[in-house]
Amino acid sequence: MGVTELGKLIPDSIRKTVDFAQLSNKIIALDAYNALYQFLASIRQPDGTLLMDSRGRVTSHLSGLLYRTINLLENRIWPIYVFDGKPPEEKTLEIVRRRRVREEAMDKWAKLLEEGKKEEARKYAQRALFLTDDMVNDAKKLLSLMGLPVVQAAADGEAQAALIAKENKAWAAGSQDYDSLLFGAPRLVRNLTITGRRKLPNKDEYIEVKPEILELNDVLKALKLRDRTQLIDLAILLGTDLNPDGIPGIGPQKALKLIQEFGSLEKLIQGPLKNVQFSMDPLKIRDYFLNPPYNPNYTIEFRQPNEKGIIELLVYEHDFNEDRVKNALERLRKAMSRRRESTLDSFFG
DNA sequence: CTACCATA
DNA sequence: TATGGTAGG
Repeated sequence: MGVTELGKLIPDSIRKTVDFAQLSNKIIALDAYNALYQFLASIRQPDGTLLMDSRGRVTSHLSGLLYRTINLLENRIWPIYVFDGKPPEEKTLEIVRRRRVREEAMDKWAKLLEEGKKEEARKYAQRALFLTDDMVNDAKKLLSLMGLPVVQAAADGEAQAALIAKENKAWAAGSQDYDSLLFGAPRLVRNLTITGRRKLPNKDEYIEVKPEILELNDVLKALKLRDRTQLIDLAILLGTDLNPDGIPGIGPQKALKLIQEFGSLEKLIQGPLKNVQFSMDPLKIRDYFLNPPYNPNYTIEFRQPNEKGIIELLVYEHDFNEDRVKNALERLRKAMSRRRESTLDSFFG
């Protein structure tokens, strides 16, 4: 999702790879849906089946959330999870399109499973991602019980996270997507995982993956763009959630050249793109990225975890193994008790 | 994705 | 102690 094409234009030279230690004492506003979808894509059995409790309710996302978050906290990285609100009306088309893609993937998955083609089935299972209200509510509940701030976005979680970072309430926005840069996050952290090793899709090869920091200013400079508006205009040519297809026949290099030469969408619409049909008024899309819905009513508070509540939720309600959870709680308690000493320097660096 | 255990 | 394979729910 998001503006994946934009990534192809961002050179490695401005991607600062770091260790977890270098993110120590930083607050990061994480796109919760982005994380949850990642967990749903990867925490599966070899045939693609998700982890579920005895009542058939999905738990993969809770497992991922629990362990990854504890790893962050043990490295004194302080996450704020930002959840999507109501999607803007303009996104309806894209939501419908994604539902269709998911349903097709589901069918394909079931078919391949019947044929006994496990590995191939898994690929389609990973595209058949869906988050139900129950799953989202469980995730929010778990995070709250862990003592972590949960922020409800007005609409786009990425937008809310970007603005939290822009206001210096967080040091960076965290997501795999690049949208938060369009929404004005001064800094984006990607690959916020612990493992370091990641399997290459469709191959039995592994590559090293480290957290990666991108500065908005570096991106603008590297692409020779004047300001964020030009970056947004570029993204619109490539395709965003509001115009998923971008402009047929215009790839990353050509789009960049057009923005550099003509300076703005307005000029392009009057000039070389005169006859292009946009699925939605591109200037409206731009305005959405410049002025997204935002919820100013949120608090950022880190508290000691409610251990009984977590056991109630994970062990009694969702059939997690009690020893494993208690082990995790031990780590969580220690990590959270170190919060006070690093409160004051969190906004700087 | 990550924890955990088997193996060297 | 480090790595690889696999279960987790």
